Amino acid sequence: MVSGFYVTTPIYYVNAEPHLGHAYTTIVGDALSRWHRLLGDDVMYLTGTDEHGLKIRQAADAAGQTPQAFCDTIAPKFADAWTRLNITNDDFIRTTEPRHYAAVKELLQRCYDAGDIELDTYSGKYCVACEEYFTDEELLDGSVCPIHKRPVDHFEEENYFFRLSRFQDRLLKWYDEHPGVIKPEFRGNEALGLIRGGLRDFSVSRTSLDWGIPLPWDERHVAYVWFDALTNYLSATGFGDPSVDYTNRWPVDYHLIGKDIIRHHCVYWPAMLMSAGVDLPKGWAVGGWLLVDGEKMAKSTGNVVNPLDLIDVVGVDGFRYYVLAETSYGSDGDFSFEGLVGRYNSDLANNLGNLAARVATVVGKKCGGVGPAPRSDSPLAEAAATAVAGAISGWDAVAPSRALDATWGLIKATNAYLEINEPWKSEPGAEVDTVMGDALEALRIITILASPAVPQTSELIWQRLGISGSVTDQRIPSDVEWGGYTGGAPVEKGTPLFPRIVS
RNA sequence: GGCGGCGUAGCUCAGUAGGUCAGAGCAUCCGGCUCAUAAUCGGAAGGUCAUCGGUUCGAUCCCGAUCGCCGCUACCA
Repeated sequence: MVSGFYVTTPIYYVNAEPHLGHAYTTIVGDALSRWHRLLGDDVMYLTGTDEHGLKIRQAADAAGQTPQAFCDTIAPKFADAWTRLNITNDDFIRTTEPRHYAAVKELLQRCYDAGDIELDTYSGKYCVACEEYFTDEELLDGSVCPIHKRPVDHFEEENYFFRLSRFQDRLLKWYDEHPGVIKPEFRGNEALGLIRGGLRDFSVSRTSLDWGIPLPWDERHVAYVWFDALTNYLSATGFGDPSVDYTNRWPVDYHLIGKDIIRHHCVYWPAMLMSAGVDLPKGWAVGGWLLVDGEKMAKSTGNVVNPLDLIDVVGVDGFRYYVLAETSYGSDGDFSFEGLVGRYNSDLANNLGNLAARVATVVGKKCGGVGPAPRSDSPLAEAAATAVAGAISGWDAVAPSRALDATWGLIKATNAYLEINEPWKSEPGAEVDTVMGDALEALRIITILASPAVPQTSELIWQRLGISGSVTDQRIPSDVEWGGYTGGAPVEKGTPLFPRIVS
């Protein structure tokens, strides 16, 4: 039986264009999805855009457009960026789509019917110029808008509130019964800390806003951010559509999120689902931030990195490999141009690319250009098994850097194996054939294991090895067992896969 | 203020119910090789595992204190 695997990224707010942070999470999700396809899972990888709210309304007004027209110009920039980064999302959800409206209304109605959404008064300090509420901490001297430097007004607004406060015990009990659902573990502890610290009801609607989804029972209000944004994960499963069984996909296997949105995804969201009688997610994988030269990327510091600029330097696979291998998912990573080029040269050009080149050359010179079969008892077989095991456990833990490190271990072992045997010194014959057959088999396994990170290059190596089919048709573990390569096909050298970058 | 985390080779980081646990990669140096994208292979060097105490036969790993750094502290995706 084929098992399903459903993974999501946060939906990205369309008030800015795609940047490195978006790309980071999206690449991790893509690599994870590709890995699970290799495992034979029926994968659904979802990403999308968040298009409602005041800031979009304001940005649209400033651009002299309707909000919908404004979103229609930005959302494709995300979709296009993911295409260029070779992201294989199976769906792209936009919160302005009818299916999303249906899902949000369904979820809201369920929580309302359960008695967990009630009308109440939201009061707060409000800056008329910003059209925004502020907390005391955000204000200067407790009463002055930090942006406009003018006193704020005390405003009250009727809002519907979600009674999050009722869910503290239920959430704690659920997390207690489901250890390890949040990875890495220390992020799970942070979520528990947030819950233990006490939960306050939060408002789920606004009357002061019109760019949003109307509440099904009271159209004067539109849904405020949480019920709108978080629900996207259900929308894409068909939740809210009576003709579809959304449980074919739900519950989700992993929500990939940033550490800054733990509260919303690991506290609000499960409580909302509990209230609505919807199963809770099977897992969350929390990532850190990708800092830029040690600092948080921000417009104000002028260090916003556009990922699409980088692929001109190191290629799509070079960029993908870098963000996956260089950072330990869960902790903050540090992006630097030097690091990018360093990783590219050492791991891709010198190791993977060079190995493929030297193997192809020796096969050409000593084996007549046709790949010989490996031996079953090769010393490399054990290294291969170690790499496979390491890759499996790494991806299973949503730790791409560990999975890739294990994979690169086999590259290193193969290079060492060639040095020991020095096939280039021998005359053509059985001895050389054996060595090169082993190297080709190792390269075949490496190519499969590396393919979630460097899909384009993997496919190219696959073709040059002369193996039929495609890398994406391979299955783990059956196709990464030693001996799968039978030889007999021409091996093509081709141009360097990753030309060294000399600065 | 409260809660939590971090501080291990030049750099990025692993690590341990406390006893070959002092590790990896990159960078550096020496040597080999020359099939390969001046790539690769072997070796060396490099750390009192932040500081000071305590527990213990024994602590990088446990406890306390100190110094330094960083998150979160509730309606912003």
